[in-house]
Amino acid sequence: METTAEHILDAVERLVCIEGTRKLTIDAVAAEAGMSKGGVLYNFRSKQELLLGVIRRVVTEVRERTYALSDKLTEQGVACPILRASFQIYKEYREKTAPKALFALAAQEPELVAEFQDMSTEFGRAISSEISDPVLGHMCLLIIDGLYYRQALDIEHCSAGEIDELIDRVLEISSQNSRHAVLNAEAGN
Amino acid sequence: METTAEHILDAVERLVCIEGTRKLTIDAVAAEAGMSKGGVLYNFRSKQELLLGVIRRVVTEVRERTYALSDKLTEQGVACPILRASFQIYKEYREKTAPKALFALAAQEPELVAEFQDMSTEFGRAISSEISDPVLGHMCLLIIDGLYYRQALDIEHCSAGEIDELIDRVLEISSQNSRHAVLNAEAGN
DNA sequence: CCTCTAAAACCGACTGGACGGTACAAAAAC
DNA sequence: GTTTTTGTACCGTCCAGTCGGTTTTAGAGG
Repeated sequence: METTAEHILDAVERLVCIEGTRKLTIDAVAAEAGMSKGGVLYNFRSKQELLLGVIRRVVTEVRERTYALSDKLTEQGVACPILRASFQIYKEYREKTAPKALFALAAQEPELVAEFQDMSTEFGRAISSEISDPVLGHMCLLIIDGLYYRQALDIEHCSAGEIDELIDRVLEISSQNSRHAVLNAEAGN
Repeated sequence: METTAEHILDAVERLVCIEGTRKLTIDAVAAEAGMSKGGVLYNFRSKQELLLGVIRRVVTEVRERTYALSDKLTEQGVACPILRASFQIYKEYREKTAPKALFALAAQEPELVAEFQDMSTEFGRAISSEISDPVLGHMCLLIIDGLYYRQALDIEHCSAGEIDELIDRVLEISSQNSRHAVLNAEAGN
């Protein structure tokens, strides 16, 4: 059963995606959530707290799910587990409101961006570290960022099929250049 | 000599980059521009008009410069002129406030995003069309978007040198797969 | 099962300040 | 002297946050 707080956060995400951040008032959130302003402010002490709530929820969710999946892939001995996990998580959020809302809200002020800059740099380093060619690592990273970027700005989404194909190709290239593959190659010498 | 309107737009960009959109009031803009509220509102009829002004300026500037450069490269017979031009323009805007301000403002409401969605899809199609492999075309596109994304969100910028290296690599691969190259190869058969 | 009580959750009128926009005066430019 | 541009005081609206009140829930006692 979804908590009230989560129900409110959902409402915020929906509103932001449809109308942007300028019309995002507590009254509007309350109406969208089907409750009163008092109710919203009972669950979140201030508007700032509410916005932080939206961002933190997405960030922790993405973080946890990505690492969980990555761990599973590592156990299976697959190359580039974090890169694979990142792509997978992206696909799961592809039709959802969370990424767009995250971006729109973060743009409002530095304190909010800070909430997920860390995660981005963290994933960035992790992905780079599993690919031996640093340039290739960077490319993978930027491709993922690009995907989120286009989703956030509603720019011509390519079809799910095309994305799958693209991901496959990237993974194929990356796996050949993974640290793991390199070690194997060296062992073969 | 810079016009007053442009001077004001500069002030908006600066403010947005430092404090985000939430504290972006006409009073603040006036102070930053070193003039009074009346002066700002004389040049831009409303706040909305002001925000549109910022976005339109960047969009038209990027559009014109990209096409101009692309045309020049086409004359020189270089492969993938638009892709090259896009990278070049990105590099020129790399330390500037414009891209970040653009995204932050656009996130505020749909009407503002619309101002540059067209340009993005347009460039997207153009780049895709000059690369024979559609997946590769998409990848190039996403890499550029990713670069802007990271700049907009102040996420760990890789060094200029690293970016040059990355761009070179992408161009190398793309040029081999350009329509031009394909035609040459077919002619050789 | 019902009653009472207290806490938790929620409601909505109200307030105080901020902010967009207006009106008009003042100054500058031409 | 006329037009363009800028300054300033002001108005009306909007909106975050408060606060007293109401409903709902949970539990204890009978």
